[in-house]
Amino acid sequence: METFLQTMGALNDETRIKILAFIDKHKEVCVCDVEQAFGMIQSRISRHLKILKDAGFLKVDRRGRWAYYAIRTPLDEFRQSILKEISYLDLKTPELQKGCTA
Amino acid sequence: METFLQTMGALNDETRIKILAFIDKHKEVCVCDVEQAFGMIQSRISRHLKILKDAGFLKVDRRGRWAYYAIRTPLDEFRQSILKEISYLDLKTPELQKGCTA
DNA sequence: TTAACATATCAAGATATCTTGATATATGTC
DNA sequence: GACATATATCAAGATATCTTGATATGTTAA
Repeated sequence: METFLQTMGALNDETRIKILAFIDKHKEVCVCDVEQAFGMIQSRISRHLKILKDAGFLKVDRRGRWAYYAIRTPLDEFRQSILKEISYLDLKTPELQKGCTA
Repeated sequence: METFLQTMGALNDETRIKILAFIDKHKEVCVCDVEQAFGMIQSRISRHLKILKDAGFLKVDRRGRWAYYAIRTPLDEFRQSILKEISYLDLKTPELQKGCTA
């Protein structure tokens, strides 16, 4: 129950759903990519990414000073079905601009 | 997006998940059945049932002074997969006692 | 029509979540 | 080492949701 509730809680926010769709589309992005694309401040993005990670949707890979987020693999069937449902929403996700110093 | 968010919002509550599992198991129950089984006051149960109905999980059938709630049919694939996931949680649902005057 | 029951809705306080701005940590560069 | 960049975390106010108790609506029975 705890896990299920956490999963639902993670999805109960418009920004997080858009971030999920964005990462699903671009495969791997760092925090500042999301920050730039969505025009939101860093702490806000960082928090949402953490919630999505803790809910089992994302994994992080820290390389250098960057933290790269991607869809967790393997992803269980239920979360896959949720991502599929989100893809059906056909959201207009913002452009990826690689805004970090890189 | 609006609909998806509403669906997630409906599932982001422990009581509602248990009520969903309860109705899924007993097929059709009236408000006072849920009230008695869960030991919660009427207004609280009524509110949760409305949220689950508005989110597309339940249907109501008013007969006499009772309102009978059941899983909506037909239920789309996504909501079906959610019900399946909830069934996997193997929740201990309370007994149905037919507490109303009936 | 009066009374009792079943349900829905509303207002208000309690609780949780979200956003922002400030600060902490960690890495890389000069 | 000193500084800049990338990210994480925290505190506080803003916002949303949940719970309760009171009240409204609708149905049945006396």
